[in-house]
Amino acid sequence: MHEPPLGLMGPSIGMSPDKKAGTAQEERVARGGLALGPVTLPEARSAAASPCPTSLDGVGGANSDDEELTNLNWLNENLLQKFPLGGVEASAASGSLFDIEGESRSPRVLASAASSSSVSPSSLLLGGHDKGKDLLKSKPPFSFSLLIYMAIEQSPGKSLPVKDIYGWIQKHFPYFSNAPAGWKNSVRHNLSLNKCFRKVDKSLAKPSGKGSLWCVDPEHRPYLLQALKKQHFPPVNAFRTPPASPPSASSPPRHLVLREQTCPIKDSDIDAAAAMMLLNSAPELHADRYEQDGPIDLSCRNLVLDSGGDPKQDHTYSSLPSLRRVPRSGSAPLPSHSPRAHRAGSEGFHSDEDSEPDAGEDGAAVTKRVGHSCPPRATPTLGKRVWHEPRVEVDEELKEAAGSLLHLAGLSSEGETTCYSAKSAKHNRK
DNA sequence: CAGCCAGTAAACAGCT
DNA sequence: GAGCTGTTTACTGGCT
Repeated sequence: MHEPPLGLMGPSIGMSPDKKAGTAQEERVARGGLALGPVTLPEARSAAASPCPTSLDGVGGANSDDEELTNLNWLNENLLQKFPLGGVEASAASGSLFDIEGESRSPRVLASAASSSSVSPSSLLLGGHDKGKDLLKSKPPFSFSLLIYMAIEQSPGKSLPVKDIYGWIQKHFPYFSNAPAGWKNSVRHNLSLNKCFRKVDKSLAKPSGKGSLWCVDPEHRPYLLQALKKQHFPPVNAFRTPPASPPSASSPPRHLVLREQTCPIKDSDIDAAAAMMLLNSAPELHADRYEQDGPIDLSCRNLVLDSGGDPKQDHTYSSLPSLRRVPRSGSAPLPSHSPRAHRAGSEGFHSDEDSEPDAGEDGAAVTKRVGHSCPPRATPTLGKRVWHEPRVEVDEELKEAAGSLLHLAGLSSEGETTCYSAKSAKHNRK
């Protein structure tokens, strides 16, 4: 029996099966292999070839090789740099991946800018400059898990104490600066509950002071990455006409609003491309982003959703409801210790199932499996139920995403654009 | 309607 | 003792 993957969060009914106080970490040790207990510093335990794992490493998971890097580098070199995409490039220059304060440019807009020289970036701003200020108060469309992941991954040592995680989030998502303190509780809650995050062995991390360092479990990094990659990034236009008030039961679901946006470019293109932009630029262009000042530039993919409310009044600190749906439609809900998630996880992401033919499997089924992001805690060394890292799949997705970017940029990229096709569309269309 | 998921609040214990 | 950190439980709301 393997330990099934667990959902990212969610209520944990009953004692956490994996993180019982005082035993969870030890249990992790017992898993052996990739399963690390009170983990050592990532640098210490990472493969020698990758002393400082990056997000890109995560694409391939613990077994990542240079292929993904190559792909991403290729993307960066051949597309992003050839086609200055405004936000991306500007952000790179300023050391900011996102810039909430800046004008939001969605990938779609960026693509338009890239493919149309007659369109100046400044004309592509989202709703003018006033919007930009409003965006300061907007909720980032990331789950706390992804925020934490980004914070940790963008830290020099790939590990951060909670306090610095707070700081990073606040720094890059000013929304949280004005938000009630409850979001910190959520962060801690996530750190504790989410298997993707682990405490670094205190002896190696922080001999003195409060708290521990937290790092991303390399075993789960691919899934966090996948969640990030598959995060549904709404088209820019969707936020030009947001409901005046926060989403409510009476207002149409956000995702329905988004779908109404007419654009020849599929949202799936946007999602993949935006994710690629993020993933590609994050670790390499901004290796020390945590040190950077200023908010994250959400521009490259319009990450900021206008909550239309004051954070202090709006206690839903994070993802909008519509984006919550993302995991089910392809993004990776991350493991948690919720028994319910436990059950759900047991349904999903079994490598065996991945390999077994499933005649009735549709896209939803596929994405559902992928969505259950975290692998079972099967230890490869034990070989009982080997978790096949989704490396190949991710690799293909990356290629597709690259093709999508080319597609967005108006390039004809036979192989890639051909590769991008029903699969990614199916993948993203739920 | 049930189930799942993410977010939030709160209680509690341990540590500095 | 205060404050922070980490864990756990419970609940809510949105979505499928």
